[in-house]
Amino acid sequence: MKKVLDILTKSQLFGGLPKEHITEIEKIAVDKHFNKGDVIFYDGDEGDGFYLVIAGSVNVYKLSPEGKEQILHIVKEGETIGAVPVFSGKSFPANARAISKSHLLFFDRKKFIQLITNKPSLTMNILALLSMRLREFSIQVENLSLKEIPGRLAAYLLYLSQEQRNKDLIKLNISKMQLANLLGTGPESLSRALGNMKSKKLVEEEGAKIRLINRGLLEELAEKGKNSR
Amino acid sequence: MKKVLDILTKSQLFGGLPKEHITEIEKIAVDKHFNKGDVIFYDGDEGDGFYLVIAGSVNVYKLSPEGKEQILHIVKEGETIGAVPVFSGKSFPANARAISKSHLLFFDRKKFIQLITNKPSLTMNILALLSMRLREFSIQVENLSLKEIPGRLAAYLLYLSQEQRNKDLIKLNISKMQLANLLGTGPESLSRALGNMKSKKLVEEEGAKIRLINRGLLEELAEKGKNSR
DNA sequence: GCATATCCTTGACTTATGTTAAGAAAAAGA
DNA sequence: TCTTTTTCTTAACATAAGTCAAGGATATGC
Repeated sequence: MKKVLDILTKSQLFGGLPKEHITEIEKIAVDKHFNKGDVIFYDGDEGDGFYLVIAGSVNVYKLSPEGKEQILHIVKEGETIGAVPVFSGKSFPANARAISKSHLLFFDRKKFIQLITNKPSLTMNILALLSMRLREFSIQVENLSLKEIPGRLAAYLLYLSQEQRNKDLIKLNISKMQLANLLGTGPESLSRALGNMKSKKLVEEEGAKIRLINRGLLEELAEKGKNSR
Repeated sequence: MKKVLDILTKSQLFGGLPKEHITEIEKIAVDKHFNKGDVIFYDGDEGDGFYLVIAGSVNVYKLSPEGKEQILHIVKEGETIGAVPVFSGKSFPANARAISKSHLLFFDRKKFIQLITNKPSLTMNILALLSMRLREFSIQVENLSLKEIPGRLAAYLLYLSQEQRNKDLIKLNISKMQLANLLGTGPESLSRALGNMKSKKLVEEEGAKIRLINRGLLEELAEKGKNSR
């Protein structure tokens, strides 16, 4: 099990800061533990601070009145959730739920803002963090609006492969139902899209893992938008 | 015609700063003028600075290989575009194009970063600005994924009304084709959705304006997600 | 280790939206 | 003002994906 300080040091938020700053930062943090399925906050709740994931993982998601779920972000070790209300001073813009037993650090808004006022490199880290999220959002909107489900799935598989040292045999880090909710669809459509890829020999399923057999065609599928036949 | 300083003072980015800071800031800015239809930057271009709109308006959008356009953001007077690469240090995550004759100020990345290092309130403004954009993105993803086109249209009309002092007779600030591209569809589907609203007596068209006749039902339509019949 | 619940897949069917096409309306240019 | 181009609307048709249902696989709890 990794040490908390180790994770903070490697996080995008605190990376590159002097050790003494990080220990100082850690002092204002409060430990929070969640079990699989626990809600961390709800869309619309007042946000008086943000969280950094030390262990486990968390889904940030929107919910329709009919109960359909759209995942905005799957947050892993070293990443943060709930930063938006810290700086824009309103409520959380989405729900967050632990998808495994998770250990988070909670940072109080006021204390954190006091901290950053005289730490320019921390400020630059936050700006970079928020900007990266904006970049990811613009990709998600592009995927949802301009790609069909097979294209979104292909893009996700290639992304996963890249994340896992460009291996061809990749491990799905989330359940298929969750993947469906991330891609903006339901389990049936995902199942069909994946089945189609298998029958076209683009991928193979090996137990809980997926093998990419034809990267070229996958990339083509991931790139192309709606209506090209 | 409003003065540049006036717009800077009222902008989210520079609002609340002391006058002398704003004049100092204006010195590093460079005037840029664009005609209707001019591209300001392309998705993937290196970003060495950002823009603030002084007059006119600008679309930030993604393009599919087949040419379909998804608008991410319609940027008006006092708002900024292209801030992401300033802080995350990569390329622009989308395209930007002037949709009317526009006057922008360009801020060089390096000069701007030097400026913020010793201006905490400017930094807080930027953090608030980026957070607001994240909030807007999460709404856009929700709309695209969890709502059908009539629901997205209803939500947009209500948003427009709110922006125009809650009047019932609202002015579409963009062409219908652009509105279609903002809502993630094409002109035909938009036309049908609007026609449907008219036949159900939710709205009326009066020349270039739209009158909201039944806010209650519009709100219901805007709230409800897919598949509730 | 068995029972139970959840997840996943497959098939038949429905539907919202995309597509194509053509004419009407509006805007832009001469 | 007249012409030309672009935008918008309407209709008929095609299709990707949602919905419903049921069986099989997998995981979870006792």
